[in-house]
Amino acid sequence: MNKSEIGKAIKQRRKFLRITQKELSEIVGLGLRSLIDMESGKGNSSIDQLQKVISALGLSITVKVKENE
Amino acid sequence: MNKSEIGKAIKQRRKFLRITQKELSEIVGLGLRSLIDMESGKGNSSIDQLQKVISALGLSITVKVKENE
DNA sequence: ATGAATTGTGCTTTATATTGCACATTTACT
DNA sequence: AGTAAATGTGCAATATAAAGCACAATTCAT
Repeated sequence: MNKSEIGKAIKQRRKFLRITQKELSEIVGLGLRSLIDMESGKGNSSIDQLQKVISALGLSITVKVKENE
Repeated sequence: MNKSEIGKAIKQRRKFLRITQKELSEIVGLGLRSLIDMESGKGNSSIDQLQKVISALGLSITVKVKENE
């Protein structure tokens, strides 16, 4: 998954949980602006930021050896 | 996986491929210092940095709904 | 259709990552 | 053990992300 796809996964999950960006940004303690950029794949957020959002949404991040496609 | 575990995965993979940190940093176009911090889980690198390293090592990053543990 | 909430953008300031350097420590080879 | 390569750390300069603001655009309910 690339940055943009990660953003989409976050957005999708957030919507599934029926949380607004503003709510999530407050829960996570992250600027609304940064969250918007993260979801749209525009910014270049830090791992810490990403982790906060991901864990708040009940998601997890995994690094593994790439499968052959 | 948290930041530190991701770093370990990177380090493990790099060693498996018998590449030095310096070599990898040059391949990826990333400062040696940053790579060291990334592997040891000390820094707080950006997604772009992380992605570069990960893809150079034939790894991939995935975000998915967290399993029940 | 319209009004309100939500999402998104340009700009600026502030906070923080990135980098290189010089040196310390650890690892690996003979 | 001795030496060279590899890995790691403190510090300073530079590059870039984070945040808030004001406003625009879109989405959503009534």
